[in-house]
Amino acid sequence: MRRVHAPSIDSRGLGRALEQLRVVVRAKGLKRSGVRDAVARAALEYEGHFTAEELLSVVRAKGETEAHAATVYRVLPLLVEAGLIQESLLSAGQGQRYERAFERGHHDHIICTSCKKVVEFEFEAFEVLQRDVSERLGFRLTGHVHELFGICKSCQHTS
Amino acid sequence: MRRVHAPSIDSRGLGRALEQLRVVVRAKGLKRSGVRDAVARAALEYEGHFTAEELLSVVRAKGETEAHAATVYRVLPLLVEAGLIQESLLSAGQGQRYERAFERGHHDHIICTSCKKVVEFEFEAFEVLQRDVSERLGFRLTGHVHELFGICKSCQHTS
DNA sequence: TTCTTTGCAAACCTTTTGCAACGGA
DNA sequence: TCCGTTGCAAAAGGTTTGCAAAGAA
Repeated sequence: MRRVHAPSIDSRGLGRALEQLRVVVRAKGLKRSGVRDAVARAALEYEGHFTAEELLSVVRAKGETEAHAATVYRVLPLLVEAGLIQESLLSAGQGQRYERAFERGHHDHIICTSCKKVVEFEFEAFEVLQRDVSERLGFRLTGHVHELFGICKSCQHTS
Repeated sequence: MRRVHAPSIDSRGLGRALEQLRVVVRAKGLKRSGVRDAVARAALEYEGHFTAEELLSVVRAKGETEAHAATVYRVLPLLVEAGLIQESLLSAGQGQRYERAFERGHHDHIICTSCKKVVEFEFEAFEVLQRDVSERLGFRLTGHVHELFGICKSCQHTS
């Protein structure tokens, strides 16, 4: 088991990610767009987990573009398809959340239900068991949601 | 690892469940209500996973009461608190789903993304590892969401 | 009588969609 | 030019809330 942290993406990585997006866009017969790239950049640079609304705020705050909510909602699925981001924190309620997936390893989450802190970890044993279970039940495994809930150390001491 | 099935609740179990609800209701200084009991009964007898909307249909179909959607939405959290049902299938999208929890063991789910079939299983190894992870990260574990996605055997052969 | 519960309608919140104007290739 | 993208407003879908009437204790 290894605790992991989302490293900030550097401009090199940003370039690679946008290139990857461009490839997908081209492959789908779509056209490039400045607004979409701005949304993609904001998503890639976002530290942590974000909703469409939160992403919209930072896009606007950066002031490069005047993206609208509908556009963000239209762009997000494409960014997922291109592998730049992934859906995350399914259980957080009110609003689908995303996090960067580009050049990040797979990980699960444990969330403090008191202070909402999220800690990410990698644990190969889970993946092994998941494959094992799936096979035994006759499924070809394609994905999973795995989130733990608890009370973090500082909240235990506070209460 | 053991595949498990939700057994139908019998009238004995139903009685115990409603009694448990009554205790919680009393403890919270609330009053008993026929509509709430009807919703609880329908939830307990529901085979499988249901949304508020689906539960409402069967309550109406049984014709005992003319429950309204708002009432169902108001009753569901209480049934969760009383341990009669639990939230489930977080990832199913459009509409929170629930399943009976009363007198059922803990289990996880694997869902066929093609035909939507849900298989339930118990695997103590997951629980052990989850406690292990939590402890090492300084959390007191209180719950988890664990859903696997894949393609079931018959969908593999069909496609 | 005193609260809780319910029906009902309206409000809410997130997400989707239709359409005309805009913008790449 | 051709077609994808965007802004905008309206709609949609699930859930919540305010309020008066009905129902327990």
